[in-house]
Amino acid sequence: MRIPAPNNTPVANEEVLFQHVQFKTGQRIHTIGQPFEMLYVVNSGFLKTVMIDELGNEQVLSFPMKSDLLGVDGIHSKFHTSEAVALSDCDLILVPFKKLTALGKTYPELEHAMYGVMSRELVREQAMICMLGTLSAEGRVARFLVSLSDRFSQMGYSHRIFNLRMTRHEIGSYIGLTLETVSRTLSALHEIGWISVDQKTIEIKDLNALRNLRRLPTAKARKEKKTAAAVAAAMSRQQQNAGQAASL
Amino acid sequence: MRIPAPNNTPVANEEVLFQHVQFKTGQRIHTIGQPFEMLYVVNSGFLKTVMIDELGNEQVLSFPMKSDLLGVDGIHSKFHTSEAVALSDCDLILVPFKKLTALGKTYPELEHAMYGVMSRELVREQAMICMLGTLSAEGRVARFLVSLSDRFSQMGYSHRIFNLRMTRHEIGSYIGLTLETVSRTLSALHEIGWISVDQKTIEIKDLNALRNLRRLPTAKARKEKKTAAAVAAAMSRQQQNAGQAASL
DNA sequence: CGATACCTTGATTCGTTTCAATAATCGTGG
DNA sequence: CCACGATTATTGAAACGAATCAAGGTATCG
Repeated sequence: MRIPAPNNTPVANEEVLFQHVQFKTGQRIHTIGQPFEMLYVVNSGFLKTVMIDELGNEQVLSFPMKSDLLGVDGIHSKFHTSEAVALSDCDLILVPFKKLTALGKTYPELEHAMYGVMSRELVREQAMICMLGTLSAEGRVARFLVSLSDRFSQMGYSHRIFNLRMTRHEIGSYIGLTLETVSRTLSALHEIGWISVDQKTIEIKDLNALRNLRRLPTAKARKEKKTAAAVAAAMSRQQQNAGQAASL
Repeated sequence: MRIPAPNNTPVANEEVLFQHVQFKTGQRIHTIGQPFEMLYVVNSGFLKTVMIDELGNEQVLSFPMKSDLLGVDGIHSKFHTSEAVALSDCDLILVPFKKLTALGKTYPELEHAMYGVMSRELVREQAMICMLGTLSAEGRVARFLVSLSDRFSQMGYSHRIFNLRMTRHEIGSYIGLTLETVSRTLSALHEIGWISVDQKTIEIKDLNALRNLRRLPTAKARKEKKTAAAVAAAMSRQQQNAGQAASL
């Protein structure tokens, strides 16, 4: 859940108004069942949010990073229904919800921004539901990579090369696959030359191909063609008349 | 997205403040790309909301009914990203967003209620993501039925017997399955006696079993045991130490 | 440096989709 | 009112994709 970078809003001096807190890798920002009091804006670092189902299985819901908003799930019931964990050392801005709503009265733009942020998160989750409901394993992994690329790019980092801060298991949980399938799919995308994978380092080589990906040729079909390059060429031909993919 | 029934809020006379509109079965309330101006509260009737992906496939996102809120997806980008279709004749309350935010300033409770509603919808969608990421076909269908049962019950209707207003295809789209799998799963649940299915009429016979369902015995295993009753008994034994299932 | 967590890859199994054929239901107009 | 076509639902058989089981390899952290 991204919020606008501090700009010309009436509360641009939020660094003064709101306290910061640091969390170390592995620390929990809030836990399931904990009373809701604060929202948190990520100032730096990487996190995950997870739900725990009846059997104790973790399900990853999001990977918040700089300028994303945390803790909104607690507004409704006054208790958090998910937990947030730091995947790296983090610096978070504390936003007491009471204070926020109070400020909203004097600064209508702030209130409006909150509606916007929550609405956007709703739309993002809808896209997620759509993906989980319709896409194959390859499509999910591809969209996940594209989404990361877009977000890193928005943060001013390279959209071509980046490090995954999460494990294959966490990725799989996020996009509804097993860690083995994630690993295999990354290898397949590597094999056809759309990305390059070295452990947690990802290099995107053909972002458009990833954006438009619906289904990959089978491993058997790939072996029949001799070179990865030939397959890649065939794929891009096949995809020329595919519409612009919706962003994750 | 349910909103509180009109009670002692300062805007309890919403019937006066806000206009009603009727929609006939099949009519669209709003379409994708349409400029956002209004929210809609369902006063009566049943609807579906859908996204259309790049290839023109419909994906069902929700089945709003009485007291649910429609159109929130448009707040963020000022355009609707989904469309809402009436599955039966409907009566909707029009809520111009401008008017709502204006009223929010004089009635802080209203503004707070909006945050609550949006937060709840966020949590609901998270549960949906969790379901799509982890549950088998049987689990999904079971949760879908439980969810409908709960909602009908909240609306004062029977939680035991109700009519599905949507097709198997729409159900499948909603929970990420093909219509054939939905049909087969309903038949299987019927066979073991947890529900009774006759076309669109569903009778829930064992709500708790449905709530706790994770996986059904295979059709082969079911045939080995002679009677459906024996299987049902085995299943409930197997489920006695399952925790309370989270509601959809 | 050793222990542990994480990743890759292969073989096999299992569940869901796909394809296909039949049946039931609904709405509509003769 | 019934016949008609169209939509919706059921069921079976086969194909496919992802999960599971299993083993070996590689990074990471104390």
